Amino acid sequence: MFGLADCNNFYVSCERVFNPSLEGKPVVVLSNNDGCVISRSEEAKKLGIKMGEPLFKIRDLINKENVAVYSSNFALYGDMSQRVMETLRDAVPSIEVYSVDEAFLDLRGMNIPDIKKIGEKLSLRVRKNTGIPISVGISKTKTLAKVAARVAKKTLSENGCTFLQDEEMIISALKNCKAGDIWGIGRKLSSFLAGNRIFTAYDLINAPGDWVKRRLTITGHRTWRELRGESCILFEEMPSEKKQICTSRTFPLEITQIDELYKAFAFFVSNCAEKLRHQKSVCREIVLFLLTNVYKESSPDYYRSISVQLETPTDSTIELMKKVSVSLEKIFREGYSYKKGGVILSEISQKSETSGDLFSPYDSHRHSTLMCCLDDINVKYGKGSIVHAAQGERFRTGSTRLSKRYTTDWADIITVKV
DNA sequence: TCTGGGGTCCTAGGACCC
DNA sequence: TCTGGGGTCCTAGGACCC
Repeated sequence: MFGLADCNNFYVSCERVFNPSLEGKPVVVLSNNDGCVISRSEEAKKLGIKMGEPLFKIRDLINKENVAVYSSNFALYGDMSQRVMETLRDAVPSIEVYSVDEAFLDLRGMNIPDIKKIGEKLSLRVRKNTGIPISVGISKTKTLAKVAARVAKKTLSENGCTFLQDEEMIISALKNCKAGDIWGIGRKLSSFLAGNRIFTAYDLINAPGDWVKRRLTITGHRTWRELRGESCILFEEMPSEKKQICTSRTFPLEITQIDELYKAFAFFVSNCAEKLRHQKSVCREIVLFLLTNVYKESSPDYYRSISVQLETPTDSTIELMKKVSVSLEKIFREGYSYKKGGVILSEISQKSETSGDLFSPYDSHRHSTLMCCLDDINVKYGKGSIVHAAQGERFRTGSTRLSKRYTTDWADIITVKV
């Protein structure tokens, strides 16, 4: 058996932990620059606020219904996520952290009564330790556990857990699961399926396997098998290394000057390189991309990207930054207003498995030592405590309704009023 | 006026090899 | 008229996830 623990309305729930007066009220959390809605409380969902909806389109509704609005506070959510994961890790033999708010639970080899016991207690335990409400789904495969977790979330069962144990329960859950709600079936595939009179997960499992394989490819066939109770998606306890690392941002204001852009790209690359070093890897390729505002019809669109191969794989921010300054000049065109940009590192490999370049003008050992020192300082004193001069002042997005970093900054620790 | 930021995997088609 | 059989690698584009 596999389980899935899924935090309910995660970002909103994090805000509520530190501001319990939000309980029972409509709350939303916004993306960077306060652009779109990315998390909604049940009350906000009931008001008809959609996922990904731009804030400016729902201003009136928010004022009228008194919706609490928060900028995204990723420092807080990341830390709360870790606390949830620790509690889960404590409670079951093994977990796979699937996303910031979800983890699969490996319950293989456990007997049914024990699984039931875990399922019943898990959400209470997470709630008690972290304040975050979760839903738990348990069944024979990861995909079925996903289905079960949806049932748990919808039915709001008192212990927050749904265990799809026998055939009968599974069938009934699949009949109530829309095809588009299946893990791995997105918008395109669900409309394709609907065209073939497949509307629910139950319809899908009754479709012929070879047809599924031909039309939905091998991944869709895997989903089909999983829904039929055959486990074929691996449980991965160790997070695998990233094959690609990206940092990109929409700028709060449009940028026209190259030196302003350079500061942003200096931030992008150093942020990427930090992630790269964190997983003890090096990269052999760096891509820069830059674009104007795609929503604005009055001004011309411009999109360009450039990719640079490195002679020697590296994890040094300094070396990467030199490539950035040259490349940026190549893709920059005067006369456009830029709205978004980013850096992607790829061709990633293990640093320990890479040999250096004997003739490199850089002393890679000294670079490594310097980068290591820099990372340590930023861990100890907080992200962005020390940056490369090229970044200028700290890169900011235009978030205006930010809550405090209650759990990661001593200055923001919560005050209790008596 | 105002529209996020990360990722992964698969396939088709072309270029090339023998 | 009829035109082999087996591969690899790369890229772009499209699908999916949170």
